[in-house]
Amino acid sequence: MPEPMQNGAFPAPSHDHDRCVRQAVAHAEQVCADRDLRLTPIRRRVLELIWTNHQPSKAYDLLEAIRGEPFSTAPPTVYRALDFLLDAGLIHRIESLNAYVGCDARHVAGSPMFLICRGCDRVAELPGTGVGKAIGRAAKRAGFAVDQETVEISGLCGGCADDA
Amino acid sequence: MPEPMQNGAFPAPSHDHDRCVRQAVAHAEQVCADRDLRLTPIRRRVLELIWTNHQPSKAYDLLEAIRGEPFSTAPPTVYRALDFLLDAGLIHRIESLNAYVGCDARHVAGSPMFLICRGCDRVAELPGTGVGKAIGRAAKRAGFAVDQETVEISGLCGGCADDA
DNA sequence: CGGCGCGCGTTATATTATTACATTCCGTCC
DNA sequence: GGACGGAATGTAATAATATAACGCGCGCCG
Ligand SMILES: [Zn+2]
Ligand SMILES: [Zn+2]
Ligand SMILES: [Zn+2]
Ligand SMILES: [Zn+2]
Repeated sequence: MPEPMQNGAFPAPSHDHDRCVRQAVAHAEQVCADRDLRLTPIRRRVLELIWTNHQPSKAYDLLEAIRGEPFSTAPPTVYRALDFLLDAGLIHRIESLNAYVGCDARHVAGSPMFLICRGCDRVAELPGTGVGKAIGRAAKRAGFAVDQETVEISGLCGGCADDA
Repeated sequence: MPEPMQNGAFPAPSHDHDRCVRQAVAHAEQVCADRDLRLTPIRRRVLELIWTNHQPSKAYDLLEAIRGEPFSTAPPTVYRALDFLLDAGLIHRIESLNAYVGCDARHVAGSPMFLICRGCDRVAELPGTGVGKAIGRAAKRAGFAVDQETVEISGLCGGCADDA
């Protein structure tokens, strides 16, 4: 029988990843249509490249990846696409890695939290609900008004722990 | 009457900051003595510079600050001192700012969380206890073994909210 | 003394990101 | 259709952050 998804966080090695990509692009189309944003060829391509796998992509690797394609390969090209995708909520920046991952919308509403596996370098996005509440309480006690939460957890995913 | 500390998180503008610095340096001496680490002149100086205020310091600003002092002003000088201080747990790196703040040990044991005010640019370090528990629960559900937690919250501190 | 490890100096380079300005593309209005 | 204006892209240069590689000097220990 097929391997189950590992609790829905890190996808099993055998999962249908093309489906992840198709879904991500379809979702992006939808979002852009709804909000009157333009998913131009560069932007779509960068999104696809980011979704090549579940590992965070570095800006200059993306730049390298579009060599030979009919786009400029100067840094602003990719940084502009990244800015657009970030603004549109289609990707996230992982601050502790200076890298970018596709948003899989598991956080639904509210801030996401990220699990970063140092074994396989994959990142899983989780709803940060419980964590967000705890943050809210701590912030309130300190008289602090929260704008944005950055929660990035490093460790070992289930698969990599089994390997060890 | 003197202004009270704002809930112990962000120090009041009028607080005795020299005391913060003295305490931080004294604590560093203690830690290094206990653990047989060497708080060399450069390392001590960088720590002092970081404690100049409660705002995060950028590596190259520290480098600039030691111009005229009898230290090399090449990047490795300051990065090496930062690495040492990070390893010793005397400072923290704020990933979302590429900057460094003194550890005020409010987190006691366990991972700290940081409140970053976009008004005054100060950073407060809080015990991440409740947040850490919530993270632990979410991670466990996802079959993920936590190594390191990065929790950085942007927003407005009490003082800056009052000004607005 | 001789070797060893650590801290530091020095030079060069890698990596990540932005500024500034020119050009092109596209929808809107006349 | 043609003029306009704003958004998107191209291009060149540079800024900001961080690391690699190598050598020297000094204290420690055998
Ligand atoms: Zn997938
Ligand atoms: Zn893994
Ligand atoms: Zn202070
Ligand atoms: Zn403030």
